Amino acid sequence: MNEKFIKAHWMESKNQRLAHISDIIQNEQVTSQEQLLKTLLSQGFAVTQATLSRDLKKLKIAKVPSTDGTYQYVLPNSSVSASMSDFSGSSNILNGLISVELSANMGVIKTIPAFSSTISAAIDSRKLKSLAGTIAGDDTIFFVIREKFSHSDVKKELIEKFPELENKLK
Amino acid sequence: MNEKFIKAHWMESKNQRLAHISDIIQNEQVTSQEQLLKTLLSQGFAVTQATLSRDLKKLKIAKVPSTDGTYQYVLPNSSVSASMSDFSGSSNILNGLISVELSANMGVIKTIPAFSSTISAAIDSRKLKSLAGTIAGDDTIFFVIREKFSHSDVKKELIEKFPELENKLK
DNA sequence: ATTCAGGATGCAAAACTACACAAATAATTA
DNA sequence: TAATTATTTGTGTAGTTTTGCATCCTGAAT
Repeated sequence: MNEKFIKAHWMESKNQRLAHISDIIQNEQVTSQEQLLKTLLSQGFAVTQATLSRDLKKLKIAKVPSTDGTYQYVLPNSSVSASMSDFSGSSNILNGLISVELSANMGVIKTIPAFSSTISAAIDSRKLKSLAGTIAGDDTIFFVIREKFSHSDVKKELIEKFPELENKLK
Repeated sequence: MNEKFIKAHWMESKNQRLAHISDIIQNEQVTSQEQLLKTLLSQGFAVTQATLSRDLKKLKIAKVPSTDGTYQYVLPNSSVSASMSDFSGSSNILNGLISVELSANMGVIKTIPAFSSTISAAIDSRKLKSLAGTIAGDDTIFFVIREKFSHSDVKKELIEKFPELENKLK
């Protein structure tokens, strides 16, 4: 076999490995290089942990403390947030609505940035009996629940007026 | 008799330490816990590496490979806080925050005029478990506390995520 | 062909970090 | 106040990651 093949084999092996590492980091909870090592070995990549350390360094993969009390490796630029892309083309404004949550006499609606006032206006226009009023920020709406109305009253009325947010109500 | 003094001493020591760690991480190139340890010791903080490991975990400070071939510790949401750091010469966004006060299921934050949305966004980005959402005016932020969370839960989480506002919390 | 340079990698040691445990302290409750 | 429970921390060490060095492979230059 000629040199090019052999070289190609190596290079490809390395690049495939780097690609797989990115994939794995993105799709699984990787908490240590040893764990990553096992996964890679089981996929047919013959490497050692030392190489992984170098690979992770090349890929700028960081080790961060996660909320569940463990450490995880994460890809750089992982601060990707849901944006308007996944809703463009839709005719329904409420698709910009992410979630609704009630707390005591208040409600909090999370929306895609810049959509809150539109959504807020839409809610106002329906004049819900259970709501005293709404106020919109950039990506958040607050509303005040009228005296004597319960959380389930509010949920019922919201779903009645806006069936499409059924599964966004906490 | 000295209990209060001792308590104050310890608590303050810890929160000051956390705040200093954030500052140091933000302003210097920290490449290891040992290095951070030396810096802190030289500033009069008596701690050990083990404590730093725990502090960094609490603060969600990550170890990332940097472009210059070294490893560095960086604050969470570094892209966000970095882009905001050139804001009015202040090294810390939260310097625009004047006070935080809780009432029932709501909280009110007073800020320097025009700083509220920036600060509000900073709080949102940290995704505090105890908060349902925030909304910003010009110099005031309201936030809604999630059901089942107490005032002390909120205070604890706020200080955990933003050690520097320790003394601004009523 | 030989030599030299550079990249990739394993090995093992060094460096570094996290954690179990125990002790001290603080907060809470009885 | 005493007892109980929770928090914080240092010590020692286990666990993890990084790195120096040797080696192998390849490509380029001599």
